[in-house]
Amino acid sequence: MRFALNQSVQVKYIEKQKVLFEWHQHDCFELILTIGAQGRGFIGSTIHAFADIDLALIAPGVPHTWDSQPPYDSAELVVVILWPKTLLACAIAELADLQSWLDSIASGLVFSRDTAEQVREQCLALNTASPLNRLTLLCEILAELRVRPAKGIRLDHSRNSERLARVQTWIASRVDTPPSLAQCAAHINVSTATLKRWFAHELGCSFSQYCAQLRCQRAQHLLATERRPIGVVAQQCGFTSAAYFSQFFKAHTGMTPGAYRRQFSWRKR
DNA sequence: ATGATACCATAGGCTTCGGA
DNA sequence: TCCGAAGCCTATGGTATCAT
Repeated sequence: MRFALNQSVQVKYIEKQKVLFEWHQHDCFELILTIGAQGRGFIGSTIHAFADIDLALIAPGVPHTWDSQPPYDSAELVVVILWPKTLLACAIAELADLQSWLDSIASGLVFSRDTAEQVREQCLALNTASPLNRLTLLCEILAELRVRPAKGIRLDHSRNSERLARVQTWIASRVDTPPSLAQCAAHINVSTATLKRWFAHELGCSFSQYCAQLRCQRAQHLLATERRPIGVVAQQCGFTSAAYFSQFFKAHTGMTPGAYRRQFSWRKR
């Protein structure tokens, strides 16, 4: 998912949609408010849990995705606010201060529930605001967030995390031809043992579990949104055998690909 | 603390076949 | 076209040890 941005604030207002696990990144800042969902947010190599309301600010170029958990796998509302990374870089001191604060964010910030509630109405108002008012509202929101650093969670941006994030992005871009652990390790110049340790310590799962989750989420997305035969979906998710894909899918979701497609067929309309 | 190497048991990936 | 079962093979996870 990529957004072409000119020098303006872009707002996406998404109501009652299933949260899809899809790694992506933007060449701009993103503030995302999620209401009425429960699950985990993945920003770079950091994972945070959320329930009911979640507010996160993501720096440009940082891969991220969200993963909801049943029965809250559809968010009531998601407000995505995107703006160019140098939008506030100007001679006006107040804006320049905000820009330098944004520039200091290495990876991202996850805000507390209180902070999210505090700026909730302003975020909602962005949807109907005029372009000029959007800019004003965004500045007000950022000014509020900036004075709440203690409530935010500073995300780790160590050398290891940066390399792990690179691998995550790489794997996500090759779901149809999944790289092996050894290939991933070679991609970032570490040993397989080290990469295994990073996955266990920083993501809380093994390499194969992570890849399996990614493939399963991609399969769910394709089954719910496209009409291609299951064998084709299997190929797009890196399975050479449709029979094995069916077995794998049922083991991870509790239902066969066909049953899943029938249940979520409304998404194709 | 971080990273590399080596070893072994096994879970996962795949193929084949048959049935609905 | 889709799904399930059985069996085989290999990559992976877990662990210990050592080096930097």
